[in-house]
Amino acid sequence: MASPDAAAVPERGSVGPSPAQARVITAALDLFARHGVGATSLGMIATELGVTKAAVYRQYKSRDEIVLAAAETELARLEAVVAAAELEPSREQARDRLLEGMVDLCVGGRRRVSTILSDPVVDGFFVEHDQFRDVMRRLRRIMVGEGAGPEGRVTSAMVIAATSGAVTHPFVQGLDDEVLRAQLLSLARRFLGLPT
Amino acid sequence: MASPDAAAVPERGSVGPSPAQARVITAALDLFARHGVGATSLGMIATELGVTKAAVYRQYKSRDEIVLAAAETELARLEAVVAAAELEPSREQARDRLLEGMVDLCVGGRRRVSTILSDPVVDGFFVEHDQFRDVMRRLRRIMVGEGAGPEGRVTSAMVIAATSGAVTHPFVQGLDDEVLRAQLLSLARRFLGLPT
DNA sequence: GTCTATAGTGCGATAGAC
DNA sequence: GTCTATCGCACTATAGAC
Repeated sequence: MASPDAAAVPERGSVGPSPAQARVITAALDLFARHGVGATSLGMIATELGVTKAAVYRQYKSRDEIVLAAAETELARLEAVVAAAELEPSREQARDRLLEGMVDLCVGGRRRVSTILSDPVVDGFFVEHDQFRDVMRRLRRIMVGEGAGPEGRVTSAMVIAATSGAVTHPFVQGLDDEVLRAQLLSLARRFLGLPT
Repeated sequence: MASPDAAAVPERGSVGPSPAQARVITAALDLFARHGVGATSLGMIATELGVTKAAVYRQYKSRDEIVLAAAETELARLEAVVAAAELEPSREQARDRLLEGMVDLCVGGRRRVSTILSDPVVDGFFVEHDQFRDVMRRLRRIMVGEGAGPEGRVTSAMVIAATSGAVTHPFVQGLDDEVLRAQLLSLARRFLGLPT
């Protein structure tokens, strides 16, 4: 265990990206959202950061590692939302908190979330990714409960897809962020049969 | 105008892909769904078809044209669904028909629809694409009516995203197609406030 | 409509100096 | 941690024979 004082200095080490890695991830996620995952090269990331490719390779051994780390960063954001929801005293409050967090994530990230979530390569990473499965299981538990069958599975999949996918649709282009947020939240609640 | 008999031979010409082009599009859409749009090269399409790259270039002048033509093919499928719905006598029946067609498209296409729909490059094509805008406008009109404000815009965007995005989610992996189809339809109807 | 061959470019990745 | 320089390869696209 670390000494009490060590908690002040953000303790990472084996887990979590270094500041330099975080800058790579941020640039990567931005480019993914603009060009798609598969169309974003390591050189583009380097240019975005104002450095050369070799400097990027100092942070990650391969392009695939960058894609994985970027996806895991987005997953960590979702995990934080789920974890916060789990701290709520009641199921109802947990569900409310979860929906708010998800909507904020998607509206704030605009294209970021949906691009990551719908990329086939990222999906390949996630299919056997323990943390991803865990977060998704916990998310579904809050959203539709423990013993939900096919209906619960499809319902939760639709809410996730609807929230992340709707924010990129032309229909909502030009809509104020606050309006979009409120509508997404209200409609997601209605979808789950909750009082509005 | 063509002679009456010419109607037997499928008349295309200025519009719609030739049979050879259609094979390219089919291969492209399949590869897009497996690897993503940006990660699919012209060489991969050629290999999938069992020909060389030069043969593919005979059908389309550039890779971008293939992406565009593939996206337009998917759009045409949606347009057919919208057009069929518009022929229904009542608004209620039109909406039912639309939802059924959309669900069938997404379940049948699995990853195809969501990958195309969420790719940033494709989205760039579609933003100023007249037919795309027209189809979307007609779709929304059927789904939420003519004078729907922000709520209608967000609602329709969410239904589209939910339907196309949910079918690729791990939650529904292993679910029977018929069960998935029925659940998607029933839940989309509930989302729109329709009787189930 | 298919092929081979080729041009030119950009890619992922590494070596080694500073 | 950044650079320059480089390797080998795959990519888009074209030319020209069959």
